[in-house]
Amino acid sequence: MEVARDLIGCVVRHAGSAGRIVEAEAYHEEEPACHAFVGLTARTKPLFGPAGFAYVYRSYGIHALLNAVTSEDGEGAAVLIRALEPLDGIELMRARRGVERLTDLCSGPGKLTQALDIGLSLNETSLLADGPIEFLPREAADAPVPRIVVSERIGITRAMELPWRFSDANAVRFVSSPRPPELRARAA
DNA sequence: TAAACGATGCCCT
DNA sequence: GGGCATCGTTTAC
Repeated sequence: MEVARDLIGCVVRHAGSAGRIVEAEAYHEEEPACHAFVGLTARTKPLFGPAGFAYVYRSYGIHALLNAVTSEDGEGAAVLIRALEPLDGIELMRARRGVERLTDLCSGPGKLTQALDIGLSLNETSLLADGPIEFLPREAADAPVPRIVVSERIGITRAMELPWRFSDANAVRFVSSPRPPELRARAA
């Protein structure tokens, strides 16, 4: 989950569009909200490593969700990318999403995959420069140091008490709903 | 082989 | 702010 914190501020680039990560959640096999909790299956195989690859799966039969695998020593672990601040290829994102508002383009895990045209075919591909999806470290992306807010994860029914959701308090506009309690009521 | 269950987003109030 | 569509994966019979 240190990786989830470090991923805030990184830039994700794919298919002519890019965004800065403003929200991410950590998942680990020892905790029941994680897909890897059930063990090694055809679906969860990518979660068990190696790290640095994508785990893309279908949620609710409709959406593709993007994870960065962070597995070490064969354990199942990953970070769910939940929201981006749009940077490049914004018109491309608008066309793919069918919406205009900047804050509606990538403010959710299913939204950002649609905006960046990330589909299930990219499962198990590399997230380094040699793969189709490219993750740029915060320093390389010359992004400002984010003010990170820690809260409970959302959209799950088990292990909800773990504080493994990380959001950038300086980019609240682009964080998905419901926002962390600490960030409600403010609009910057 | 069948049925239940989501790491969601959209549309309506 | 709340209800609902939708289908692959998992688990049970």
